[in-house]
Amino acid sequence: MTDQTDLTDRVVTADDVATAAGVSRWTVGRAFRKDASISEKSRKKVMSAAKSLGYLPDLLAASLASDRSNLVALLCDDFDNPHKLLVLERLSRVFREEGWGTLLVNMRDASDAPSALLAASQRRVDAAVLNGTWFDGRVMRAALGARRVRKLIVFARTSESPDTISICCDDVGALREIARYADDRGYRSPIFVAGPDTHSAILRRKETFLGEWKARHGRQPPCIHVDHYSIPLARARVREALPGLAAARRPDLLVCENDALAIGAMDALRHDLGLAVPGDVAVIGFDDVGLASSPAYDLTTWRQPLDAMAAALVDVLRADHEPSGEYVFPGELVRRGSA
Amino acid sequence: MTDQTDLTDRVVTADDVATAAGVSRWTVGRAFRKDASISEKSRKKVMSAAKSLGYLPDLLAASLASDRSNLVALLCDDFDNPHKLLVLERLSRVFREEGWGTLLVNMRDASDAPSALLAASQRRVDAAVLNGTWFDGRVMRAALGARRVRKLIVFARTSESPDTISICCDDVGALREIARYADDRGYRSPIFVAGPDTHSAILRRKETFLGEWKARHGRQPPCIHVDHYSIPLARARVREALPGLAAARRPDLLVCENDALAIGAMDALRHDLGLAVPGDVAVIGFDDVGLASSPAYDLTTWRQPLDAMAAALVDVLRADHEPSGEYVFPGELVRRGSA
DNA sequence: ATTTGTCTTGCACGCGCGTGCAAACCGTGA
DNA sequence: TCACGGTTTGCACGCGCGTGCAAGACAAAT
Repeated sequence: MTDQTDLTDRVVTADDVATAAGVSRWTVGRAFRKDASISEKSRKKVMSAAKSLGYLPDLLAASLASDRSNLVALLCDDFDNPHKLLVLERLSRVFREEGWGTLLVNMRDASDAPSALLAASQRRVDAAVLNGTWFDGRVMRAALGARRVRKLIVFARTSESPDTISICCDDVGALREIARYADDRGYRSPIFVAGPDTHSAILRRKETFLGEWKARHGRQPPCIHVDHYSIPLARARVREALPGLAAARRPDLLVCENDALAIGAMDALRHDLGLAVPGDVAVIGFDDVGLASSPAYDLTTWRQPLDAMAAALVDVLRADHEPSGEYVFPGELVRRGSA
Repeated sequence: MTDQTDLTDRVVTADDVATAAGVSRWTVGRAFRKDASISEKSRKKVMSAAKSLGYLPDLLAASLASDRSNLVALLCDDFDNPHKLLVLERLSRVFREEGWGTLLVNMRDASDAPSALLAASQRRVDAAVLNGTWFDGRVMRAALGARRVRKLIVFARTSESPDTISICCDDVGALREIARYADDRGYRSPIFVAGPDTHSAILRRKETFLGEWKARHGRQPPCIHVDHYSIPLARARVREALPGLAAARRPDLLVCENDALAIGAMDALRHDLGLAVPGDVAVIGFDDVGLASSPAYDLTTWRQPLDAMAAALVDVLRADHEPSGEYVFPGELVRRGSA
């Protein structure tokens, strides 16, 4: 700040460190690359010179030169869902631990996804991780056109495109077990509360539950559809939908595609419809967001194996070939008071 | 994918577009810069060639050449707080609208902040926005050493360093009004629930409320301190703290530094201590997170003017000089059922 | 036809660093 | 002493684009 305002406020570069340490610029670079072949002596020289000058390598220039940016784009939508915070925290943390920067791209809606991906590709991200409701692997690939994102990974969602990597929870196993649990606990007239119908592959939770229940009881439960994974929206939809259905037969259980829907449903049941949870209607969610364990909701739900999923993501990102296919991890039922 | 594997999978560069359009590389660049002087005719030629080739400028190279990365680092901690999701969504959205990329840097804790800032500086971010509990402008500046981040902005927090820009809510005005409201509503023995004592400037909410109450009633209300802005932690602390205080005189109101604390406090009151809210004890929060409007909490709180704050942030980031000082915006009391 | 002013285009140079190779170095054994 | 293998260092070149300026194009004015 109070330095002389001569050329001193130029940013320190590898050349400066090189002259200070009495080596070449390239030796400075090697000192900062852990795999490089460099003698212990000169690495020490370089490092002490770098420290005294306050030098750190410029990752922008490094990216340009090496064609590897060490940047991962994280494309997100659905910020109403509290589960998103868990994912953002976890992924940004493990990325940083691995030395990758996180480029957060906010996708407003479905139509925005391709443009979001292009925005990421312009920064030469090494990989793009899609964590959102609205996307379609094929559309994404098409949008890329001549540009390239080395890896395209769908996180916490399945993807129907075979050339896209997907890391997700075993929805099928989870909803089979939820159906079994509901059956065992004696519930007989469930309703499934589903999120937006985006693409076929996303419907696995709904289809699995409906199919499993039908296999057990010969009839398929009804559904309530909510346009976004939003707590207030789910509340409104359940408030509207339930009285109509209740005329025929009131449900004794709402199985919800995720916790955001479940929490909204509970709000509607208790505060709009005057029903007790779980006394009149039980509720099961999916995700195990922080709120699910709060006493106000005490939600029985499915815990996504975020640890395992994040670890798998790191493995996929580290691999230098492009792996493909689906990486599926089991979760576990968290039994609480709501069902 | 099924293309011939000749040199075709090289990424399209401005030179390719230039030869395709029959102009020079620099004209291509100009076509993509909106302020550039270029004839409408050649811009059209360039754009159609670019479109057919799938060309988009490489922002990495542009950053290196222009010394402007159009990247904003967003340094965050405190991911337990649901308010963080609002901020992340809003900032990443407006940044994208302005053409800036968002580099999300997850700060694990206070000691991690300087290193997080350095990580950002290595990518030549044009600005770093600090949105967290744990930081100290002076420490940050010191950590930077010879490196430079052009702008250092503290968002939704005050900063004691005079050379740091701060964009925040008018905490003083807010807590004065909250105190007045509490007084008017007839509450007489409030307790203030405070977050971690990091730096003096952060304590404004607490100090303002305590001071204002003392001015009105001659005595300073007691405090409960919580180490993180976390709902379960706040619940645990209130559960422990309240019975002890209640022996002397049970509070009739908990004024909480933010909604995370308020929600945790309500959980403790209702579910651990068997007290009714607001019947036995009222609760006031701060932030107006989504949950505050849920019927389960129905929390009276202070709405931070996120629109205005985000707009101010954009203005500050757009300015080519380095503005400084504090940009303070009023919020508004949201009256709900909890107090 | 010439000049003048304005708009448009082309270009040398550099941003800071990595790649791949060649040169220099070092120690060892013959 | 010399040759030889392995290790360490230096360097030409390029990554893709922006900056600043000079040259060119063009129209209006003389």
